Amino acid sequence: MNLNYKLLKKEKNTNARLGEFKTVHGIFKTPMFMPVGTNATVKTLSNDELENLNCGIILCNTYHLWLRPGEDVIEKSGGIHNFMNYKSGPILTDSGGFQVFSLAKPKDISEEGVKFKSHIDGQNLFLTPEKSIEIQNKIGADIIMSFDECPPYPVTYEYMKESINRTLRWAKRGKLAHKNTNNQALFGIVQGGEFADLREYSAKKTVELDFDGYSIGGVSVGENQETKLKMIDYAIKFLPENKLRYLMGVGEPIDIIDGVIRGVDIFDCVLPTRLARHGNALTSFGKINLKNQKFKVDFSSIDNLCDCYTCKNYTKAYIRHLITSNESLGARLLSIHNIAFLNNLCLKLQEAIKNDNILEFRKNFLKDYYKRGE
RNA sequence: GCGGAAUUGGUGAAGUGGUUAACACGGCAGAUUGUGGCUCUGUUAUGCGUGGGUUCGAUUCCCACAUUUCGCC
Repeated sequence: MNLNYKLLKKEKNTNARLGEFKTVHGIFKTPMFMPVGTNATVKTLSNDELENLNCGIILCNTYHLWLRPGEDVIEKSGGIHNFMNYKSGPILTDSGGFQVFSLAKPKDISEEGVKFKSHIDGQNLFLTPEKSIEIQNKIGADIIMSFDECPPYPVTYEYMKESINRTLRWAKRGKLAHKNTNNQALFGIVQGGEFADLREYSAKKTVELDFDGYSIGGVSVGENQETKLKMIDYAIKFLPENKLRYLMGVGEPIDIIDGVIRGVDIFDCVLPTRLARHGNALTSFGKINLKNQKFKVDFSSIDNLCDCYTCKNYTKAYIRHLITSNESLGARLLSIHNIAFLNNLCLKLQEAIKNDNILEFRKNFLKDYYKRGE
């Protein structure tokens, strides 16, 4: 067995951990945030821009690439890195499991797999654990994910139990189907909603199947903050220390901090890029909406504590103008800043772990972040 | 100079003799967490050119004026 993850240090007062993950396309340090590049592009950004942001790893989506351009096209091009000409770091593909949550109806989920209607042309599609892994093998990302069901919230205990058992069977099938075991790590996914015993059961059984890393799914699907943190706690204590832990779909700064404190290593989220396209910026002093009139003649940078390309070169007033004029450069500059913001947050968390002062960091961060009363 | 038509919010415009003047854009604000969707939600004219009149009541009918516009001399 080939261990990709190396635990470098544990923080003294919490479960936070510093580590690194090795792939054939490079090593990234954790905790780390992954920007989402659904369609083999982090929306609006060029590879140069991604490289300058020092993204440890980015995420692409199996479902979308399966539909367009098709996994065979990507395989023929020499794999996702070649296809994108993205050489600066590792890539992870999501399995398409989340689309069960967002596109399919409960009645379309069977033991065999999930029936989808293509969002592009409405045609009927069928995705199975084997098919998902086969597509991911062809796409060729460094980390690939088991095909799971991410049930909506809330759902009954009975349904969740049925769902996690099915997800476990799918995980087993997917693992058997996985061919590129030498250069593609395969991760298992823990579900179980807000039910402590189901999270424990799902975690233990998934770990028994022995994956290269583990992720916690089914979080940030509409539950409150307290429940969200419990979901993490319930699952994470049953995950082995020598494997990477990935909290799926989480990207609010506070959630990243609280996840890291609980022992999470990596996160992914559309938040920074979606917020950017909608004209919002994450700053040290809270989230701001650049469309607000108060920025019309504000010639300062988005965040005076940020040294990203956008903050070094552009003013709020100009970016506001771009956003209100629907110019794509606005979304691009804000995407650069928002990703830089989360990446910097992760670097600061890494420092805090080294210095054993992560709780103090959290306190100071929140004091500034909520100062503006957003 | 004569005759006709028009005049509704920032814009384009619906509309009715009777409580809250449609809709769209724009403006203002909010949402956004394993991305279908630069998307979604809320809000935005105490007033319908001005002054009179008719009427229980007029943005809606009548008159005058102003402005715009079309045609004719």
